[in-house]
Amino acid sequence: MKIDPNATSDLSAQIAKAIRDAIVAGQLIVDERLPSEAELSEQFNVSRATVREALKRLAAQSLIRTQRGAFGGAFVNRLSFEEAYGQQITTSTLLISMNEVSFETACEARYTLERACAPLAVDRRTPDHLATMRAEIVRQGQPGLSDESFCASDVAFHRALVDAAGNPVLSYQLAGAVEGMQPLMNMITFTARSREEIIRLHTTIADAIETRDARIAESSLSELERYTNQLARDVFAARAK
Amino acid sequence: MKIDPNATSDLSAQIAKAIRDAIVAGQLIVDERLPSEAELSEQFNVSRATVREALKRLAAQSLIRTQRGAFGGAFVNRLSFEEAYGQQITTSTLLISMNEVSFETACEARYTLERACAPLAVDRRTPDHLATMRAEIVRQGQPGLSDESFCASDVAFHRALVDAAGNPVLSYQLAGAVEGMQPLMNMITFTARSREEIIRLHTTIADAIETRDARIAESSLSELERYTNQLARDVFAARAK
DNA sequence: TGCAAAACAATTGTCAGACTTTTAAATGTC
DNA sequence: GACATTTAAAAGTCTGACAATTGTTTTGCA
Repeated sequence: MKIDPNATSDLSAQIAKAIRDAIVAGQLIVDERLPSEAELSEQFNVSRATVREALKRLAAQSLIRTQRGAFGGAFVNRLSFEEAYGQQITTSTLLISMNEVSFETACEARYTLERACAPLAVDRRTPDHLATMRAEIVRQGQPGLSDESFCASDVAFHRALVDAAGNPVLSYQLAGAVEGMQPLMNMITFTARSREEIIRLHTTIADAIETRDARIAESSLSELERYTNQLARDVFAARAK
Repeated sequence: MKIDPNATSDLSAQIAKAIRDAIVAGQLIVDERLPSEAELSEQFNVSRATVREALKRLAAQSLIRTQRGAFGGAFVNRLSFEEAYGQQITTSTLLISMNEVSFETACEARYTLERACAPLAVDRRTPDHLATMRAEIVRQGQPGLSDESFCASDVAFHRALVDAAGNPVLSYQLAGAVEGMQPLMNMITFTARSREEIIRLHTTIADAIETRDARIAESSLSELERYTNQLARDVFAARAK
């Protein structure tokens, strides 16, 4: 691992890159301990503060974890699905909120991906997945539920649908698409009438997953996409006045 | 923005979280300048070094950028699709390589998502997308192409297919699924015979996209998935001996 | 006056060294 | 052998300094 002292970028960024590359290339394996900060500062010929900044960069990406005390240090972290979900969601949320992505575009991405899960979910759903979906539907029907809680339950329902596909890589990829939409969804006011319609469609979807009818699951998802878009258009139109 | 001095985690992590939350919540908007490091260290009542570590964490997630000199400082960064792609790919690649994800699982996720793009791609593909796909097919047929270059071209072909769907959010989500597979794909040795078959399927896919036949595009992608899995199984079987 | 060069000021980047806190291992004691 | 104490290694934090960078302002000269 070497750094270029003539490069324009910060030393800490260069050091972080060198270590990151070593991890990605497999030269540093999971749970392997990196040299101590003092040793690294000698190796790279920089101060300890600079090394620390580099390590914080890597920690922010969950590439390493640090432990204090004797025999502590920085260790290559096994990137768990949970951590990866979290990063995906943060990134997706920011990407959508900062780039004037239209509601329709984000919605299309989300439902396109969800429909793709339907055939797998139909095959592999467990009673657990079905129970989660049913429970969220019940919650959505509770009177007095705030719009925000309704959205959160909606997300939970759709995540259960995605998880039912039984493919963790797929679940990871879709976490961003489903959860990243939430801020946009939160802009919608869900009336009693619209909740009723959404619950109806959720029920149709859950039924289709239960009876293993992928065709109906997909078409219901399409209908839900259309309906969600309609609601959003109404909100924006009302707000424009 | 406040931090809890009694919390167990590092101060720099807490400060980073406080600022990150403010950005996600929209309290700090794009291109807004954060207080200088000196000011932040006063606000949070910590040393400048600690503030700097917090800022490096945020920089690692592309949430801020820093500029030196007078009127420089840390600015809230507009997360571009390009940057988000890059992060997605790094995370996906590591997730797959560190978690003993089977070839089949990763492959299934990838092709499931790609098939989902087919109907949109059929509608919206431009001559540009078609040209890219054709060009990559030609490259794949070139004799003397290394396995690695073949894989890279394969990725380029599939990215063109995804981009043809004309939904940047979708492209972003799929970047990880397509590129994250590459290390696994690189483990396969592509014989002349298998290349020929892959090129045949790629051609069928490109034709289907051109003639706007979503059904054939999807079924060809399924066939490609099966074939890729077969190749992987053969490799692993041969290696086991 | 007009303009180029120089000085200035604000800010991040880097360094050196000290001290604090945490933690596991080694050692000692009963 | 079990438990308390000591020790050493490491990350975490702080302080103060200086270097490098970069707009702005001032100065000096034609």
